[in-house]
Amino acid sequence: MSTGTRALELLGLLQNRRHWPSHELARRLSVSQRTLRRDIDRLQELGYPITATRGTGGGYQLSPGASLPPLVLSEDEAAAIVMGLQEITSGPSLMSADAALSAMAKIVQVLPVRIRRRIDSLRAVAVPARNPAARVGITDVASLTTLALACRDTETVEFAYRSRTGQTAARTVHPHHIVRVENRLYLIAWDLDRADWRTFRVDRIGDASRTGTTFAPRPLPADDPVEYVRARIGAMPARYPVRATVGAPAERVREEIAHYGTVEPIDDTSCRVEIAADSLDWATFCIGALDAPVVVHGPPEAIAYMRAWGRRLTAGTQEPP
Amino acid sequence: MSTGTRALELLGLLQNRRHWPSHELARRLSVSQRTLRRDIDRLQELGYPITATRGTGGGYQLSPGASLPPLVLSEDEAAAIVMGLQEITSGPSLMSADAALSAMAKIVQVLPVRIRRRIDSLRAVAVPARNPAARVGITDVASLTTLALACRDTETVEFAYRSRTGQTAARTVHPHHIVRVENRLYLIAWDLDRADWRTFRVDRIGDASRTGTTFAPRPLPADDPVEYVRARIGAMPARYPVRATVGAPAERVREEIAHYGTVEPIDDTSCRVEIAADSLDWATFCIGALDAPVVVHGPPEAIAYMRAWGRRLTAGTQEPP
DNA sequence: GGGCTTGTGGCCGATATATGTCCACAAGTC
DNA sequence: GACTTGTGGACATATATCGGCCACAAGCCC
Repeated sequence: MSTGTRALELLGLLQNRRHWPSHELARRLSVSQRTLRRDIDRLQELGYPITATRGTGGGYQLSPGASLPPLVLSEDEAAAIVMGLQEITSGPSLMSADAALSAMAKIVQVLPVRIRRRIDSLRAVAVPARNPAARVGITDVASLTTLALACRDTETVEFAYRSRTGQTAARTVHPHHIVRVENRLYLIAWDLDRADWRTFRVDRIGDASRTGTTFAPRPLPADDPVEYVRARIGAMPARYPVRATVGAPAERVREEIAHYGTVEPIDDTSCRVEIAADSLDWATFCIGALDAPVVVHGPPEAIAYMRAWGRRLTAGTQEPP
Repeated sequence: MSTGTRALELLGLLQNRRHWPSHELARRLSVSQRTLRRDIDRLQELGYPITATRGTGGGYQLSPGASLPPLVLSEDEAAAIVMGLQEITSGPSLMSADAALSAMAKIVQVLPVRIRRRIDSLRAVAVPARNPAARVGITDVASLTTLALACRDTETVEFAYRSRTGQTAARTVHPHHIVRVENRLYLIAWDLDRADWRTFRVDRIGDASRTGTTFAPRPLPADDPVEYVRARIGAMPARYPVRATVGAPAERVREEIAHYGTVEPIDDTSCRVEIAADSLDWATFCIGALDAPVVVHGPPEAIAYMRAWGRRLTAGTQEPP
């Protein structure tokens, strides 16, 4: 074993347990304690914050430092990380999607097929997302990471895109950026067939595959990718733009609704809210959980849906005789 | 720069971009191309799947391999990973909590304070979890990882525990295991003051801190930690054990309820459900979203709460004049 | 095929590094 | 004070590293 691998091995050991006596480490690495000391010295010179304690029960330990060392992960841990990042990109997280995507790209790129398959199978049997927020924007990891890698490497990709009308068509694009807008991921790309910029909802993309050919990145016709996507999708109406008047102070309502909709005060005790929802269940939950008198103005299907909820709940909650 | 750091640096570069021409890598590492070749050789001997392409547009690239190499992450990426893992441990994920926790422990252990603070602040301004599923089992990352690290290192910990009645008391324990049961994390530990085994809900633990003293692990009085926790908490009743009769086939209802409750068929068109909920909003959502006639039997506060929802929704959804 | 680019790998010699052993010492615990 | 455990200097020896040089192989473009 060379010195380089030994350093990595040592790092892995130090990451797996907090406390290591010197003789134990030396034994595991099959070197003398003197050499181990020198290895530790080297790591410390590289900035790794390894502290040592002397005396009975002494030993070495890795503590938080100034920079982030390379992580030596087990397969299970890697799988867990990918699952977690997937959750972040498709959930209502405040974390930047950029960081999550680049981390996922790094991991997936070197992930053995075996583990990748395990992740896929975990997703396949995943619970059907009872919770309406998480139901938004579910994507398969494979396509998502393919797109992320292709963006990073300026590589042409092909995929199948399900349009709003439900038709599926093959697309070949130069991917430019993936951004999250309103809890949903969008791919900004130059569509080769249409010879123009397009935005694609990532959760409607399937079977993404890299072609292997790279391209020279083209400047985006906007300064901020997020603003670009917003402008593009702003034209399209939300599926259920629920409008309602709530008999509660705007401040309190805004706290509850958070960033799922807009709140405008009418007076001190009432306000107008608008929630752009894709699921009527979700919209109903938002309205119902407000715990304040409310009047829903539209759209009609949302009114009908909520009325049905109301009827069911009222009918089902008579006091037992 | 020594050869060891250069190997790490090279690894980082290869993880950050797919394609690297040899001269570019050599320039970045400030070595000759000949030396770079030898470095690549070394990495390949260590099992890294670096492939090279010759000819115009050739270069080196890192591809998926048989084992997982150490990951060189940026600070943003590390923060994203921790957030994602946090999501996994406290959400309705199928991923094993064990792997997520050990990964989190590894990362957090070496995480510079600066990044740790950023994660904390992100959590602080996080949306107040409008979605009821995610609201279950929220924990602060600091306490959770402290416990995970203490379990790993068999180190005594102290923390403040809020009991079911709302009182907070200081505890000193020998942590043994963290398990997830029904979307909630539990710490199994030997309570030093009570001199007996106890299970603690991790989301009720605050201000966890390691004492620095280690202990000899004690065998758990059960074979399977998960079963042990189940047996312990099985005795305690849920906060709101909502019972209801639903006018829909048991199969369909079970699909909707998933694993949030139990479903027992009565006949082909109706069934009895029981949902153990801690939040009345969540219980109401489960019942309301069923889209079937329902009769709620109890508990009384749940009935009252749902009736209020029903009234609000009915009153607020009259057709506009 | 010819010219071009780019990676491969062998060889050499000067230099730097790694390693083990021995030892005196420092800083903790009991 | 005895014991444990990490620290670091010295030294001799074996081995690795590095750059430069060169012939070659494999891909691309004309």
